[in-house]
Amino acid sequence: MLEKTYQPKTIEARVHQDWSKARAFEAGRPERAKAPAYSIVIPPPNVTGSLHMGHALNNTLQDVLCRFERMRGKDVLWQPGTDHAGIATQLVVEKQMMERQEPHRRTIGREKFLEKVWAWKAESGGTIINQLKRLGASCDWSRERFTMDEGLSAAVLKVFVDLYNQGLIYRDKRLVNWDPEFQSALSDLEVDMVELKGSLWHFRYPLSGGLSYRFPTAYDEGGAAVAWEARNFIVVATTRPETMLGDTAVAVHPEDARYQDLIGKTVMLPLVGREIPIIADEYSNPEIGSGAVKITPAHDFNDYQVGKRHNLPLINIFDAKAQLNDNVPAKYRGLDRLVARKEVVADLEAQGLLEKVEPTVHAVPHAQRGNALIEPWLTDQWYVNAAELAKRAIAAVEDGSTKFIPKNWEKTYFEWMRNIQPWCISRQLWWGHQIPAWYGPDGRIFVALDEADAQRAAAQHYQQDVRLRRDEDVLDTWFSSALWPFSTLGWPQQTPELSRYYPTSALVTGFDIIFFWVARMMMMGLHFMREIPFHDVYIHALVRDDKGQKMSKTRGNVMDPLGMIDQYGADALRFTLAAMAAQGRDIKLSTHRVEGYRNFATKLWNAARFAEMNECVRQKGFDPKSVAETLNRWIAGEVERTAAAVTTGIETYKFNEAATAIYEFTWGTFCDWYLELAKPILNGDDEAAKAETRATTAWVLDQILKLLHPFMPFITEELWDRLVEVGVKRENLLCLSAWPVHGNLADRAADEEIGWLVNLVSEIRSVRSEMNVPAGAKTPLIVVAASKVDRARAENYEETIKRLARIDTLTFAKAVPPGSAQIVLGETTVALPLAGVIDMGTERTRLAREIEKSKAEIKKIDAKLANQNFVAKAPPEVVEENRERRADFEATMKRLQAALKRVEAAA
RNA sequence: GGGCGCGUAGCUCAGCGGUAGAGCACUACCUUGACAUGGUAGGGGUCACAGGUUCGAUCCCUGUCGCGCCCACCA
Repeated sequence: MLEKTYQPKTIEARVHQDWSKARAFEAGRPERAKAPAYSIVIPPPNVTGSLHMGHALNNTLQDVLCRFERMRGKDVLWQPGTDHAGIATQLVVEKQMMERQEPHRRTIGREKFLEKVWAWKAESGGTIINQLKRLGASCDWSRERFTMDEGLSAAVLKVFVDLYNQGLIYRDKRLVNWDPEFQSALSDLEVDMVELKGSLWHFRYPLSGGLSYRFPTAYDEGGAAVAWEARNFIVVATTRPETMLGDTAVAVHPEDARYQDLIGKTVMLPLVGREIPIIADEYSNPEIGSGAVKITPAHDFNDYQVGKRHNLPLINIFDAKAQLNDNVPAKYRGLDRLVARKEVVADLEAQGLLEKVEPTVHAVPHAQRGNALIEPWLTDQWYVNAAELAKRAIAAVEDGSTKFIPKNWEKTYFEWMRNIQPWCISRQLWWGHQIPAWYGPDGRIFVALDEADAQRAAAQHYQQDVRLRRDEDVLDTWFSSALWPFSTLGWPQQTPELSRYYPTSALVTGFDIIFFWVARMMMMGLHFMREIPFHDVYIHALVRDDKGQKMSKTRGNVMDPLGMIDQYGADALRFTLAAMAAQGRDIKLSTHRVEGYRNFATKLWNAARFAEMNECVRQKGFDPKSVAETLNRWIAGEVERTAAAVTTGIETYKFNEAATAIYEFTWGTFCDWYLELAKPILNGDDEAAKAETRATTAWVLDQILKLLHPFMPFITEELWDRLVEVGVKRENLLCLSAWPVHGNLADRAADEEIGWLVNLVSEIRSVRSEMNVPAGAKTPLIVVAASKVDRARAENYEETIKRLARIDTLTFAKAVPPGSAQIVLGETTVALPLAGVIDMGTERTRLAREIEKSKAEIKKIDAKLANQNFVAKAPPEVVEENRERRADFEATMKRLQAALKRVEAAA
């Protein structure tokens, strides 16, 4: 016997056991060897992570797809695993060491530090996997991978070596985003621009050799200069004064009239005393500031380009901590750049070279992880020629081999891919895949799978044994993630899994990592596998709080999915996320919604309980096509419609539509109507009808459990297990059972009949309520002027009508008794003889209002039909439909008017 | 500056060329043998605004206003 309320906690634990005992989610089940494969690789969460709402959404959707396809008989592989998350993990472990007052990593050295990280991983790295399991993720846990495990590391090495040998990875000295706190390079994507208030300092750079020129100070309306002053300096502006110590030019626009005479001349760089040229370059914008711009090629990305065009020297003035180095005058050496900034401003001001200071708001680059102020810095780093790899990745989306859903994300993808920059892949960290490059004594690079190979190559090159030094750096974490769809399947080995599950069927991810991850998997997959990594890329929204704010720890608005699971059950949370996952809009999550779907689970539980109490037991070989009762024929048709809607919804990634369809059917159709309509039969003495209805109820419940299972796996699996005859065991777990596919269950006559019944009951209830008939009171019902069909229906469903509409006697009559409330239902008028119980004035207003409603509708339709163009141009079926509707309203109105007359006559 | 998206019931959101929906909230009544985490009934909307296309626009197009996000950024 089912308990009165359902207890997610105990159920979830038990169901988990069943699944894992049966190894239900393992790919390659023998009975599915010939079935089509369906595969998804999980976006590997960081080992440092714990499950947040974004994960919950992401994995719920993947799980819906996987469970759906598994039930459709496919051989499903949902490949799980975690990401080593270089920077994040190293930061976490460093922080822990600091808290424990242990020595800094540089003190204990690389090897000891890495031991600590691995120890940490062993201890805490499993957290998120367990949390995914609690959510119900049906991954093949036996295949769990980690981006730094042996196999994946081998894949990384091979990819690096191959790309190097193909010239697609190279070492280059150029400006990078440098994190001075972490002391590592970052890729463009790992840098966020933060709007900050700052100052714009205007400096005067004196012209060399006592040169002076006329600088316009006033203009007429036509823009011609009318006043000038003599100047022996040129004004430049900057938000970063300290960089002036590394200036190597001042640029003016080639067509800027004000500076024509200065082009080719020089200025004496203050504080430094270096003579630097005034150059003409279109980068300079005459509209901004003075129109002259200082050029610091070693510390600004734009200036770097200018420097290249004009062959300017690059003067690097920072060390790795962004403190000033020996390339600046002695007094600034060793100062942090922000301290130096103040000094430089003060010194220039002292020399009378500070023209003015303006407050300004500007975007300042910050590290995504750690939030350090980023400096462009000139270093040697490793780069991937992304533009080359992007070519095929672009083509594959253009030709539709890989599709984005929703499609508009393709535009974002193209935009970025077509403007892609070299990808800086080296990081000055310890935690990660160390770059397989060795340097000879003369700095020559040997890239090889291992040190022995490098040694051999070096020996051959130098004709003697030499000592090689290995590159200290590790690879960007995303480098290994980019290989995830094939590295997890065993590549570079040609494994059976690789040929069976690659390309994967779908990728489900958030838009925030299209560039970081999706784009790079496309590049690497196409390059190394010669095939797309996935057919569909479903991009889902961000989960925000109920006010639309991005959830973040600093805002304190984080909703913890595990807390929600504890409180409402995993099923409720999953259903909420799926039901809200409409394409193209962020999800504003509120607990009210989760609570509502928890109630839905309870509702289902109680419907099952009702079935159990009424001995609605599944019959082997039950065929929904062969049922005889109208009620049962009707519900079979509804099941078919619902199954089709759920199926289409999931197939087209419209999770919300699928979820809504099963929700409405379960609650609105099955519980509210079918079960209520079935009660008289179940309590009646027509044994054949009773048996059929019991069997049908059991069958419908089974269909609900199946259709709902991808969304609510726990409660459905539990009920599946328990809704059986005592002692009879299901042959299969629900998660491995067959997805409902029906055919030709729709029955128009049944639909009409039940539709009529539902209308009748609803109308009576509505009138009773409006006429203030106490909910507990029973009233007689008189059916007037019934057609033969309606009369038969009323007779057939007498018990049902009595029960659902709270009627005591149901009789037929030729005329409406005076003092009745009247309901017009098609050809039939139904009367509730309530004389003395109800106020006939109220009835009169009610009827009058109903008449007005009909009139208004008729008026609207008449306006349409009177329009020649409508009749001529609208599709015939639309015109016909309107005519029919008009006729219906007309008939109803006439009967309502007759009813009103009767009321008035009686009064 | 470029791009994407959103303005529909009090709130959160679906939807869609022809009759405007859900959940929550609200109001009234109801402990009826599945379920009060429930039932029944009800109130509540110029579908942001202005033009256009169309027989017909909440839906398609253009523009305006408001909001959000992404990319690139002028010193």
